[in-house]
Amino acid sequence: MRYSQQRETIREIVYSTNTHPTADWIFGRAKRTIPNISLGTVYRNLKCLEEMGELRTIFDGSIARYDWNMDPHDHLKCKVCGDLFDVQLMDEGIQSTVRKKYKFEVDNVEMTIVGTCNKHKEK
Amino acid sequence: MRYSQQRETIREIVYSTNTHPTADWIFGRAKRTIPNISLGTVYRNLKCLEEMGELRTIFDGSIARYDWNMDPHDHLKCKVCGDLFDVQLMDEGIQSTVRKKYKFEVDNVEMTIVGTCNKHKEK
DNA sequence: TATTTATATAGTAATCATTCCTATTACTAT
DNA sequence: ATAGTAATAGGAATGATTACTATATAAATA
Repeated sequence: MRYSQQRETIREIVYSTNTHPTADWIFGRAKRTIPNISLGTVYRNLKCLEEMGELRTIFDGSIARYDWNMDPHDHLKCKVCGDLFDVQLMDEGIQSTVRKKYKFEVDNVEMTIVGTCNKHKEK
Repeated sequence: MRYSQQRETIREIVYSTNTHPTADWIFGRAKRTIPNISLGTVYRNLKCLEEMGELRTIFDGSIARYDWNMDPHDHLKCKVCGDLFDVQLMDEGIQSTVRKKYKFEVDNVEMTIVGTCNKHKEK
């Protein structure tokens, strides 16, 4: 894979935030540095970066978000503000339970917990 | 909400399978009974049925699938054949852990476990 | 350094799932 | 049966993502 300023810029943008940005948000940021970058370039490079193990795709409903945190972790999704927060809940038991009970080889567990974050406490 | 044959047909189709069908699959099936049903009607009624508590939407990557099983349960997704299987893993501990540790009110936990189902055992 | 070769890009068109719009149809209460 | 209203069919619009293609550029070579 050949170096490109575009890919490096996209990687830096994803790594600079913990907001799990969408392709469109990344596109908007990238234009500040490379004004004529195209959205197709953003998508293509996000896919490359995923294959390189530099980031992973998470789905928030039907739209893709990109996460630089490659450690096993889950997400809290606030139904009020829509924010996604990283959490470490990894229950090692799940993997072996699933293997034994359902004869299913686990690659990875994707868990999103939907609710209300502490910014929206009722008085 | 007024009765309609379309909504009833759609409900029966979702309830007749455990394949977690997509809107398009449901549309194809519904056409057998109501040849001139439209895709918009399928989507609108799936949303109605969800609001009525008759089914729920789950996301498989970026596409919506519909599930008549309203009991709390999770899904195993086979990366080989793409099938989604229902599983009961519900760990009651997650809810209280998340509430205490992250001050987050949990509404529901969406977990998909990706791996390989037992139809694809290597010899 | 200049030349070559191949890969990445910009820009645009195409695709796909889903939602929106509107004139028409059909339940249901009177 | 009729009026009133909610649901429908059909098609257009939207939004995210992917595909296409001529041009630009990284990097290997002379």
